Amino acid sequence: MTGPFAFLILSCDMSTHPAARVRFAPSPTGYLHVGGARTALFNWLYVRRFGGQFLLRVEDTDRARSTDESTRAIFEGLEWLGLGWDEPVVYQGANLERHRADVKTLLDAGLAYRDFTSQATLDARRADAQARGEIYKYRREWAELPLHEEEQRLERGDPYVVRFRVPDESGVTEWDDLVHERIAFPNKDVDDFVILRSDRTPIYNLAVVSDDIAMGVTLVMRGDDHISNTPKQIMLYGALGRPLPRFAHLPMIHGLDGKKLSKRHGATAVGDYQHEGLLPHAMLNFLALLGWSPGGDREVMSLTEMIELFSPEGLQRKAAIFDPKKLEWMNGQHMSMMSLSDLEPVVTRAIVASGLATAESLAERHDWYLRLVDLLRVRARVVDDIVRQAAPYLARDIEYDPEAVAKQWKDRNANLTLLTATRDALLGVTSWEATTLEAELRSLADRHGIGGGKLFQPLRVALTGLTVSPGIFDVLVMQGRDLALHRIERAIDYLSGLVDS
RNA sequence: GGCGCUAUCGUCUAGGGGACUAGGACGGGGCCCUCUCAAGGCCCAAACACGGGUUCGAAUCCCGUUAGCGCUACCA
Repeated sequence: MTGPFAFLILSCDMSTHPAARVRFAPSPTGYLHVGGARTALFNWLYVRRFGGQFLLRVEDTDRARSTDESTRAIFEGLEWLGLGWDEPVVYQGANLERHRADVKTLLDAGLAYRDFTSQATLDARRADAQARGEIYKYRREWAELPLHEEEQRLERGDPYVVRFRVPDESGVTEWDDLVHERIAFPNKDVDDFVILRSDRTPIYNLAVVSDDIAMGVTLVMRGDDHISNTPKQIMLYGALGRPLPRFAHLPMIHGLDGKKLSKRHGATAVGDYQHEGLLPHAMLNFLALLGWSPGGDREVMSLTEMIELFSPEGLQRKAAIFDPKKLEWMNGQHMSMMSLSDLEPVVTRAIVASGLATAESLAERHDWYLRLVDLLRVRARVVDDIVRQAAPYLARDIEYDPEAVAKQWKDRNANLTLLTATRDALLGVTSWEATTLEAELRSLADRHGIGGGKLFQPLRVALTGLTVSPGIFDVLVMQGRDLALHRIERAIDYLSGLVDS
């Protein structure tokens, strides 16, 4: 369809966007940061929602700071989150020859030039300008270096950098950002920036443009700390005669103090959260809400829902503060929302890692184990909470929490009497079910003229060693007759020992 | 300093000229439920940065101020 009607339809449907080739381009100088993960997520969501390819490029041109370990951490983080990339990873460092070729093209066309100014001279000029309260902007003055002298220096092998010549000094470089509206930079404010170092390796802006062109990237979605790089990159596209991609600049993530998120804010690596027992989908859900909203009151979403709802219109312009409390809450939501069969492997891995039980022993009592996980997940915010709570049901013996003992076993003789009576009552129970057990224990409390709590709390300590647990009858059922009676027996021994001494 | 970006409860946000007495969520406080802890339910406190315009009418549009953040490298 063509003509005015097609235009009308397109302009009315704000939720439709063209398919795009996007990329996530981290530099391997550390772990995968939550900010990076969120950038990756938005790129990934865009492609899942509107089509295209999500590419991964490792920006390792800064050889001094890049490490293989960091590259691995980035892969692991993305894989854990489930943000898979659609084509083989591109390593920027491997594209050195193309970068140099692009620089040469620019040089040959007179759109870039060699600059023999030493670092020391540059520093001095900057300091000078600063002292006068001015700003130093590098511009080649053609009179500064005659052509024959440049040739001489080249022959001599003098070190030089290649700078891009900012065109059209009186012009403006601007673009329509998907997140912001129009952003414009006067060209006069842009430095003649370096594109090739004196060691003949490319600088970020050149490498990015060269690679984005080679990879066919049509939408660049990245942090808004790159806004001031964008005019430079747009100029480079122009000089190379290539069509511009679209740009979307995402807001930063800050710590609780409003400053850029860093290590002193606590855990900022995706891996930290993985090891704390966070669920990847909860992490994704939380991150998505940091700088994006589907509109209305929607908050807790499955991955599928996030994909369906995603649209650049909901992207926020303002930096968001990372609130670990809400992340935990979100994780709790996902933990109770997800199916038991999806949660089970995650919990099992953590339990096995903790040494509490083996995978085989859990598999043997699969149904029982699922019921246990279901019972414990209600009061857990992270997977590790479940592991901690699971100990009284998996281990043969437990330790008594001193606080629990002090609080609930204060009156040793009374508790000894009570626990002995409880044991005897339970010994007579024929059907080990919650309702039967409840009836039995409540009538026991009645006979002693006390409320249920007075009986259940000391019993809870005997069974779990703790003051907190699921409902006492659930605990009895989950532990089973043998283990429960064993625990009570142990408690009686323990209390008797105290009385004797 | 220059350039750029941003501005709604403490935090994440809804809202896009009248539906606003500004909604939801986290966190906080209270109550209910209750054998403990959670979960759940109900309730409370809590915001349109400021000043000018435009308009019959502004949280919403424009300008300015202020504040915060980012960039200002032969880092990415």
